Amino acid sequence: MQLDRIVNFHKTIGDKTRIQIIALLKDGALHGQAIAGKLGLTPPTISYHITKLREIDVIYQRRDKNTIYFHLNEKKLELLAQAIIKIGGEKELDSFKVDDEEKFKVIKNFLDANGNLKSIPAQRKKKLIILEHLVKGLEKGRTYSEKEINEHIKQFHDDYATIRREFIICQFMFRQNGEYELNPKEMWLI
Amino acid sequence: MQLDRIVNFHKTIGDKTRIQIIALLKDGALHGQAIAGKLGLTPPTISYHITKLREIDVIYQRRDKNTIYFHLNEKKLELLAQAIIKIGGEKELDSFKVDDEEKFKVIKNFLDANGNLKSIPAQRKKKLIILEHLVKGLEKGRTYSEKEINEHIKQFHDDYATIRREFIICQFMFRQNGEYELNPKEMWLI
DNA sequence: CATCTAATTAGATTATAATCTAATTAGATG
DNA sequence: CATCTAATTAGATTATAATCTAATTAGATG
Repeated sequence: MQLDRIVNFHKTIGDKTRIQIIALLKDGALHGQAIAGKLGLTPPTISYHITKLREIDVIYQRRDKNTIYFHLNEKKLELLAQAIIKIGGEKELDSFKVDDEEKFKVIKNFLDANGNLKSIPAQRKKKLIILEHLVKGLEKGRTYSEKEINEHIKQFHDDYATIRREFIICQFMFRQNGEYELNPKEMWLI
Repeated sequence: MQLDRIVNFHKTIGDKTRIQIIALLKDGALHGQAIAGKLGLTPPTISYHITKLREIDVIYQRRDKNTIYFHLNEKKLELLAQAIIKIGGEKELDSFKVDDEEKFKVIKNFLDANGNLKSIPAQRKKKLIILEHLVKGLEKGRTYSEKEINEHIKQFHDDYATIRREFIICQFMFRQNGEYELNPKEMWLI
């Protein structure tokens, strides 16, 4: 979905009167004067808001005699509401989605029998799998000193400086005033 | 969730710059000047928008030295985005959710051996089950003349006028310039 | 086709919001 | 503690939006 469509949806829906109209129409169609009455506004004001809601396609109408009934298009509403959740992100992530079997193979190849890291993978995908593995022993939500991180990494590899840096670059951890902490976003569900 | 919270969420998110910030932060945290650079705006403008986004709780921050990194709270974003879908409606609907066994019993009680309706249930819940049953033979999406509807109802009961009116009142059908049509919302999933 | 009903449009008013430049503040560091 | 960096706030400007009253339009009906 294109950006402007999403912006417009939220701009339109970001108004108390219009959300009230949506809530009213969830219980069934109503005509303009009924809405005006329930909300304590004049018919022209309702016309104005209905036009905006129709522009983003969440309202349609049926006429019966002189009265026009406005209906909510719940399907559309739902679709548009969820668009913001899906926007951006995913840039290249998909191509990095990886199943457990593949992870297992990479870990087996790069660790020796004692669990020591033989080398740091050059290929990004493999590197991420290894970093995820190395980070597993750390506790979520607590902060670590740089020294503690170094000690942790040394269990696997001597070059703790490089790996510590990779933790930050690849966003497995973040640093805050010299303290280290696991990224709580668990976004590396590669 | 209370109305104002939802209004405010959409009002805040209904701005091109702010949606762009959200999209940027999906790929990981950034600091203010980086965002300003990418969007071609000045740092004060970014501050202004970040404040708004923080107010609705979709952004949090971590400082490292002089630089403050802004992070997206995707969980919150998702939660808030979906609130509009759940607002209102459901008024009493839940209490009318009914399983097939119950439907079967009601239909058995109110129809005779030939499938004729013995009487129109007074209890709303039972009435809805019966109306749903009566409406089953009609085709979705096509329009019927009043006469056709009457004929259809007469298969079950003589008092077609009352039942036709109930179809409209209970929103199984709607009327448009004297034509009748099934409500496409299939909202009577009682 | 005159008249009624309900909706819409026009035009004005007032409130709200986005952006900038310039000034200030918060925190880190030699 | 002086200085640097990055963020924030103040104040002004300009654009946008919500609402009303009065006028107009669309469609139905005797």
